Amino acid sequence: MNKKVSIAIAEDHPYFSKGVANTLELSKRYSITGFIEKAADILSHIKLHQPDILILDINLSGDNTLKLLPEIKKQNQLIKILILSMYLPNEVDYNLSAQYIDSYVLKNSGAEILSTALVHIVKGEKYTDPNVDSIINSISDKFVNKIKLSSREIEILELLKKGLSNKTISEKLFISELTVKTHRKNIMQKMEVSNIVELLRKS
Amino acid sequence: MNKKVSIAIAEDHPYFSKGVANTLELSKRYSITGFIEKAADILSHIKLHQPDILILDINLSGDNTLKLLPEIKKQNQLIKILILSMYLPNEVDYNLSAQYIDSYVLKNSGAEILSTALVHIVKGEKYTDPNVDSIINSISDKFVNKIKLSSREIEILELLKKGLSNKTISEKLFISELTVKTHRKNIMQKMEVSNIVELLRKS
DNA sequence: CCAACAATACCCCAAAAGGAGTATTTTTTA
DNA sequence: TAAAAAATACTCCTTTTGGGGTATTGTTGG
Repeated sequence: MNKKVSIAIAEDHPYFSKGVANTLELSKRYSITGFIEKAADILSHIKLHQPDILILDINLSGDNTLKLLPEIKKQNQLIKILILSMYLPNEVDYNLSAQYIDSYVLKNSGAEILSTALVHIVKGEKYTDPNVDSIINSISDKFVNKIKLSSREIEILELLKKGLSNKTISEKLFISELTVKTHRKNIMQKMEVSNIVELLRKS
Repeated sequence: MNKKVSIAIAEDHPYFSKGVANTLELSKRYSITGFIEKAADILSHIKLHQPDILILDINLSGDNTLKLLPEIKKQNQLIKILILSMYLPNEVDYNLSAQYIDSYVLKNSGAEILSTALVHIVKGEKYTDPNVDSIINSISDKFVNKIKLSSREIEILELLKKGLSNKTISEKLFISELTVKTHRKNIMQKMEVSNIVELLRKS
């Protein structure tokens, strides 16, 4: 008899994690190692319980959990990550995270998709919610593996998102304002936008 | 014996509406007139079933349902509106909607808060999720009834959010670019921001 | 080792945004 | 109907963005 597949659920909406747990328990294949409600608790939970799969909400009480992915994978290289999100991923985040993610499922896609995703993951396959896939492909073919921002560019993008000017950013990073301008220009070119508002809307 | 209080649930996340319905059915005081999954169906449902209370998610498959509030209230002046949202309201939306809303509850506050909110609403009282209240008050005292944008300003704000320039907006509205500039300036003053990015972050 | 990429920094110029006023007309509302 | 609010439009001036280049210095992967 096969061992059950153990799953940790990081999700801070009570109704929701309950719903997910329900879905999982209908099948006898899965066991739940626990519910994680704070981003800060993810790493310790994984260290302690060594789940096979982590079901991860992108926003745990305000924190962007995608940033933790490298650390999580470093902690346990075999763990499978299933992102369960309310929304379509944005281009930058998706590109940065794609290498760490085994599945991306929308919350409003319902239990069937989630079950399907888990079946695929257990087989070692990647699986993307068909709703995500179709929308992403219809919106733009540069999505997934086309936009590649350098780490410096990402850093500057983050500061731009905070509303800082080139000058302020240059002072923060101890580089020339003109350099920031160059980075900004390159970012906007890569993202195919022509002003800061469109940039924000895409990321 | 009192008649049951009828409630319509407009919410497009299956797990969630199920959870809410569960909570409601635990108490015998409530009956559910139905589940609404698309913004377009709200008005017809209300017309047909005349619920006492409408539990409303702000984002129904991408549409901002707050915009429907005036029409909903016009349809049925006595209907009570309970907003059930994933997030804290933003300043502009909250101010514009406050007059129509009887309760604002966060999804991750759980079933108890929702029940409490309903009890208050039935009594004819307004009720705001304590989590919303405390955060709003701690963040800024200009929240709630202080920022008042005129309808023209709101119109322009919406266009700014799309990334349009003053010139493009002026062409769209058949007014002078300089007028748009004035509106933009006034909006930014009222919102207490000094650039477009901050403006987007606040609305 | 060397080609590719990344990070740095500058040139030019035009367009747009931001900040301070003032002023006229229209609409709303007390 | 008189006062207040909203919408319109302008001046002047400074700062910031956006778009086209080029160029030098590192760093890094094949």
